[in-house]
Amino acid sequence: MGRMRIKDIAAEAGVSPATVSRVLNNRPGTMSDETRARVKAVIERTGYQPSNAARSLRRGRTGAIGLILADMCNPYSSAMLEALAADAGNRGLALMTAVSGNDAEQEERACERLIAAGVDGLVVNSCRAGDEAAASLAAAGRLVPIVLLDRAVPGSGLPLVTSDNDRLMREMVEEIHRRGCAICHLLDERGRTSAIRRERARSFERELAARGMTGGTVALASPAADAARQLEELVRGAVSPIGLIAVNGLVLLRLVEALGETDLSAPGTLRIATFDEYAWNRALFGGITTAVQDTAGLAAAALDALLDGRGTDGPARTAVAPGRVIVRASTRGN
Amino acid sequence: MGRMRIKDIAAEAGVSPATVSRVLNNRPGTMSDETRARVKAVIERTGYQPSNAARSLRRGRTGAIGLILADMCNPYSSAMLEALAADAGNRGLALMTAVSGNDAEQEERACERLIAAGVDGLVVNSCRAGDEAAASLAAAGRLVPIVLLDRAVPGSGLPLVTSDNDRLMREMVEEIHRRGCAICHLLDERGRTSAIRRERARSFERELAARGMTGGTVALASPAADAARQLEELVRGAVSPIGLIAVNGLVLLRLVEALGETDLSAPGTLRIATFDEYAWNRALFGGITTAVQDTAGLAAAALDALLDGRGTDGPARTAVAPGRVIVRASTRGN
DNA sequence: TTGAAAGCGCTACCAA
DNA sequence: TTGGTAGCGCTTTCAA
Repeated sequence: MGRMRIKDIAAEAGVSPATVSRVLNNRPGTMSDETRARVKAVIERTGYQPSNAARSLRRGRTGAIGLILADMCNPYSSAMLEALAADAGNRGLALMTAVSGNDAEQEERACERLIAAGVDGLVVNSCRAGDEAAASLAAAGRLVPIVLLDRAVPGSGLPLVTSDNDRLMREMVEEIHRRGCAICHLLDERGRTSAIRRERARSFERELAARGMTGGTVALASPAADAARQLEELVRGAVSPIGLIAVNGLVLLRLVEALGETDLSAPGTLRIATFDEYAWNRALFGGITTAVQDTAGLAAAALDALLDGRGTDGPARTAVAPGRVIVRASTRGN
Repeated sequence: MGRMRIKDIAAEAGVSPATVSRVLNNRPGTMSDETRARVKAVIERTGYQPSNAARSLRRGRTGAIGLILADMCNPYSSAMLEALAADAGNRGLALMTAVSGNDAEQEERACERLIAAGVDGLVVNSCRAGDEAAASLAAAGRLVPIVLLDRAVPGSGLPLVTSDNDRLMREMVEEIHRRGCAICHLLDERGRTSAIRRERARSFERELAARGMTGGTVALASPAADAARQLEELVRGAVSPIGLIAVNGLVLLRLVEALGETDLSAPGTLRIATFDEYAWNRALFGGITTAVQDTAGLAAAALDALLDGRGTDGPARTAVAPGRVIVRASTRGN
């Protein structure tokens, strides 16, 4: 038995294609229960599946949404993919995925490809910044609804879905302060600055000041040996433990590499906390205190924004999912 | 300017829709260069994009391929997603992703959903086993070409794309043997056994025997404290260092957790190696010797199998990408 | 409550 | 080398 068409089902059930279509689309109260039952039986028996291509053509939408991830090394990306795939599946949407590898040009191409493929909406964890990028994204956003994930692109006018970084940062600084640190540093990447890392840095400095603590934002040097010297410098002559917060999973990785070349450790001289829950966070230093994002909440917010946004043409809103800080041995002290 | 149709382009260029279609699809040598140029100019100028839905309906294929991943915690999954997304993008294919979370029922549903969505092929990193699963996958394979990734499903008759686990295991045992270990254990998960883990265990024992080494396959106990005791037992009274190979990234994670509760370390009493390259492998123990899979090669092989397989209806073949072992401090000794 | 029929936008066959 | 046109499978309006 080859692929069936709707007219085959119609013939089999002794009705017209229109009636079969009404059954398939659950148009209620538009036909007799008897007819509906007969059609349903035939559909069931034959295992008929409507052609998605034909539906898409006729309805003008595909039921697919696109996802552009910046970086698969980042645990955040894996977690968001998992959450979005699950949520999209439950809503009957297909998820088309692309990975930009933190390359602006690849991101733009992926954007074009997904729109050409006919996605009904786009979730973008953008690696782009600047006016040109904002314009390009805004233009794409005129073709199809777009929601930015985690990283804002100022000037694009696109809605953003993100965690409450202010609150997460406050809780982390609070935890480190509570454990007896008077000094705390935020470890950032050297080079490319992203909107989200800047936002975290601002929150950090505000929280530091609010508690009368000292320290600041530090760009971690790049070869591990250099970073090791940098860290030794930071703790030189410290009388109380020093707090270190990694601004993301990548920086934490570099921190661990660097610490391997020193005698420093947590929770000895150091109190370490980080953003991004990674499987290894449970194992390193007996467990690293971590700010975890509410990926399921973020995924739901992103899809809601995409689907609801269809009607609402108001100003771009920012949706926020709270997240929480998991306290582990790396800040608890011995 | 709303969405354009092919007939608008045709009118604009003063040709027929058929000619525009021929230009769009690069049918070479079927029209004068002059006509082609004129049509191209109009397409360029208007920014016309053909409707993918209409193409799909007409051509009978969608240009999308489905990917079902078992587990986003596994670095293997992230790496393969990245490689497949890149390769599919280069071939002009869209990638529809689903995650089963190692749940057989979810995997089956994802399979149905993707087929209903009209994918032209399916790459499945299956978490299923047994006759029922094999039958279900074989049935799906009759609807659309399917390639299994990494994990075989015996009885399904579906082609498999995998790394050369034999060779990787041989190189790892060789490395550990060369570093003075007479005893080596393969650390496996307790519980669910997968075809690939069994295959690695077989290779391991063969290589052990070939070198007159002792040791064997050990299921790592589950709470970290139990695992810690288990490991202490394994090295009790050892005179030369003990080799440990983690059968996958998850087991390595548990091993690291367990070691945190002991005095053991690598490359001291232990020589540790693992499958699956994870960012952390570079940092832990000063670097962990790792068998990395050739994800780009695997991705290419999977897509080739999917697209070529269309014609070839021969017996299910297994495609192999070699991979390689990266030697790091955890086996090199001091 | 049901059916007939007009397309959605494109491709490919056949004719010129 | 080019154009006319049927039809991919479905939804939806209009008519019965």
